Amino acid sequence: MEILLTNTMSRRKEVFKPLREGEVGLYTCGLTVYNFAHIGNLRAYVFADTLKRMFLFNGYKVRHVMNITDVGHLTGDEDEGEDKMEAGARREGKTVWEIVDFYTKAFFDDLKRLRIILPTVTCRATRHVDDMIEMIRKIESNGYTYVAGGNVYFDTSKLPDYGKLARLKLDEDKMRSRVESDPYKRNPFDFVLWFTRYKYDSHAMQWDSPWGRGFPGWHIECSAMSSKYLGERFDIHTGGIDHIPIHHTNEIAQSEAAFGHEWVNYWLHSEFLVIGEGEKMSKSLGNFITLQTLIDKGYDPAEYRYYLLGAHYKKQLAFTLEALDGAKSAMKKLATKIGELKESEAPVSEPNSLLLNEFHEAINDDLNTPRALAVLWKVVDSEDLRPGEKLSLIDEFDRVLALGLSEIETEVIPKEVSELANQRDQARRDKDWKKADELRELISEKGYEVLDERDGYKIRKK
RNA sequence: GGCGACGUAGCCAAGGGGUCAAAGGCGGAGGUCUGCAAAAUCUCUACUCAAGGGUUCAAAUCCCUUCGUCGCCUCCA
Repeated sequence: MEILLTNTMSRRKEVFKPLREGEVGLYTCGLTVYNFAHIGNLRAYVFADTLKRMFLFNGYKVRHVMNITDVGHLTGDEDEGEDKMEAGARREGKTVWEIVDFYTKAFFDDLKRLRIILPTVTCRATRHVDDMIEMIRKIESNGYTYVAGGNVYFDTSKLPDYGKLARLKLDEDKMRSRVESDPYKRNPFDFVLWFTRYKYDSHAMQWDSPWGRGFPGWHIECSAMSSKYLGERFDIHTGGIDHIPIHHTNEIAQSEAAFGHEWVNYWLHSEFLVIGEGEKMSKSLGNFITLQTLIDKGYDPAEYRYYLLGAHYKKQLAFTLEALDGAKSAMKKLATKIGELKESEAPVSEPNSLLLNEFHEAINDDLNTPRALAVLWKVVDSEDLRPGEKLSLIDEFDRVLALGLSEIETEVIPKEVSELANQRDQARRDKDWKKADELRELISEKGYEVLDERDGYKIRKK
């Protein structure tokens, strides 16, 4: 079955064609680890994970590389601007390296809690400085750089199609009026490949290079590491939509200048999660919610994942607790129904091909997860399918959705609870309603609820 | 100032020239069931897709205008 993906380069859905039959090389722009990931960040990784799972579902072998940015990004505030790592370190009284380790671990914990399959290769920028230097040398020897005021700059004027991803219009300088221009730049779009001149004396992260002691520019890590692990040309590069005009534009410029040919075949970008009055959730704005915040409020990470899958990745999603509550209710209902299915029958070996196909088409159509969820509900509520048939379909769907549907088990009720329930059942037979209600209350205190049925009852964890 | 996206039921959200009297979820209403409660189940919940024009045999879907919301142009998912 065809796979359609919206390529930012063409702004269209394109039929996916891999460089190598049956294989996908996938690069995901990872996190800058100077603070916790917020749920907006996490959306990008759930998206990348869904993408990867879709390929696995289609039988592809996926080589997935993700970077961890642990160096070199400056805060935006000009007056107090400092390296984000350094700022984090000062804030918490730790070294930059401790900050990096701590938040990298926290990030991976979040990924795991969301059932995100970890990348084949995770690479840290600071461990690949040599690769970056090597790449800058290549760019330099190809004639795309100049040195000014101590820094090595990329000369965007040498690249005729600079800005093609973002469709930047380069003729008007005033377009960049908001940006404090660096007097050493020849062109406002030029960017630094290697810094030896920096504003902050105490910069802890420094390396020797052919251009002097310093640290790499903001974009080179992704170019250097992706080519190291995926080759100088690969299939897919993902990231947040904010990366299009600067980060990815510059990655493309560097890479194509270094390699002398096109670099990435498909660019996929996920839209933002916005908060409140449609305000962007951002670490620098300080209005962020972490996964842990949600867990503390009583939500399960799977519920957040369900919530995300309910919207297409290319659409802005306005986060509200009300909407998340909707996802929570839906997940609870799914868990109940699936638990009941498992009580009655085991999955059958061959899932219904018609419905499987419907699901398959939805996810292959540019990851239409909302439609995929609709198919899931269609299956769950179907009157024509046997429980085992439903379960086998659900197991298949969950390979992509990763909501933990396959792991739902029939509940084991503690003996004391089931004994109380038995007593209550007897009281009901005796029409001793008072005693029955008291017992229900007692069971409820132990965290279970009794649901009376036609001939019997059911106990369920609350 | 420049670039881009979006505006579909109470809420979240698919669809993106005819198969749409517009998926799905949440919520709500009513029925069945029932000692009570809950659960389950059934039915209902947009004659309409921000507004106004236009193109077309045909528009929620294309074009234009207006209004509104948001994002990017600075590190950012």
